Amino acid sequence: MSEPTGLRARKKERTRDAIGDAAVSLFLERGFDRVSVNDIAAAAEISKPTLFRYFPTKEDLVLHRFADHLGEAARVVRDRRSGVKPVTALHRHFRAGLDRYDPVTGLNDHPEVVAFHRLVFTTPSLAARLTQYQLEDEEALADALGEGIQARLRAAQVLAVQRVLARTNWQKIADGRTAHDVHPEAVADADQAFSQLR
Amino acid sequence: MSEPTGLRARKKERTRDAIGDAAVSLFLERGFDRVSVNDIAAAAEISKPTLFRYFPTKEDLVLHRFADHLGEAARVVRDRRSGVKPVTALHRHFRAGLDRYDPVTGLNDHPEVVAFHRLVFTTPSLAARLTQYQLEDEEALADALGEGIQARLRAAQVLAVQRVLARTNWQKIADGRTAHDVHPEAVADADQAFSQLR
DNA sequence: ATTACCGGGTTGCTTTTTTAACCGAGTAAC
DNA sequence: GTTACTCGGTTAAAAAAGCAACCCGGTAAT
Repeated sequence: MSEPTGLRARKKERTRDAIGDAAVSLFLERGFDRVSVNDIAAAAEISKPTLFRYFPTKEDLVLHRFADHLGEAARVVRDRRSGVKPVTALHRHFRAGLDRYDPVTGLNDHPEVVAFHRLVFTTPSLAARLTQYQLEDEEALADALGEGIQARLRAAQVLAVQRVLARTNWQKIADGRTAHDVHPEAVADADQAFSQLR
Repeated sequence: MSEPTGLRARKKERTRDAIGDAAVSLFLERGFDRVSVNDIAAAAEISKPTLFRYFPTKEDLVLHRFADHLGEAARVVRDRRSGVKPVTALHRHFRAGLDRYDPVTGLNDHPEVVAFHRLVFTTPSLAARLTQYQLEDEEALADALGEGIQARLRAAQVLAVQRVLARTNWQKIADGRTAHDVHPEAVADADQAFSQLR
């Protein structure tokens, strides 16, 4: 239905995954700026121009995992069933993310994921680029919420909340606790934060 | 020197192998004419025109393993050290093939290899195409041996000998004996056949 | 100060691959 | 006796990938 998977599309997706995986694994292994794009291209067995056809910048090689969620908040708001308030829809969506330990909620203790988050937050250029993404996400959400300064403000507040919640969760896990252990607190924090948004 | 391994060349080789392997494994599984080229292309995850860019006909999908040895006899003759007679060089080469159980000598009892030979010899269009290859090989060998009818005759006789030896070995193995067990007879047969060529 | 290299990106140009459509022979359905 | 498959094989156009060469800013060596 929604997957008219031709040969071309399949191979492109695989190539993209191969590049992204090779990049992340090299970055985790040696650190962001100890790996050149040439190394990544070689590891993924593609040429440098091809790499940049798939990812606009070196930073995006790390952040595509966030970028793939870009516009998600806006979509959640648009696709909510009638009668459901936007904030409620977003709250439920975030909670569902917590329940399945989605990495974007920060509530995930797989070593790779933890290391990945540390990589992002401790590499200045990555953190910088990440905020760019969040701004785009914010704009999309604002559009979904309506027009004018009101929508903008609410969008900014919602995403700020999500950001704080995710970092809080991640911090607890970085301190050595398990995701399962943190889960109840994470849910409580989310409930509190989202109800204060109303 | 002979391996200017760029990305392009590496991927081409892999694609060729993927097609050949997919084809042979499907043929062994279901029989030559119960497998369409579309099936093979799908299994190898390439398109039909691409398949035919790598292999000119369906038969060649099976016979490329022989085709890869095409011109080998001629090369052996050309590359022999001075003072060595052509027939002697070919004899030694064949014997070396026996010693390492090279599939082209027929002296190999790996199930795949045996099944593969049966496939070739019991499928008329494959057997037919195989003789085409052998004719080409014969011409090349004739050129390496010199000019005129004499060279042609000797080339034909040498290749006929090799063909008979290979089929004899294969037959014994098809009857259930092991390659190791057959080896001494194979060597003896080869010695006798090649000395009669002089 | 110059030179030279290395890093992130880009620009043509060529080669390879996909796609969809087609040909011609065979063959089964009706 | 058409019609409509299927199968081996081909064609033309467009997408994608490779390659080499380049730009630019930084940094090390001389």
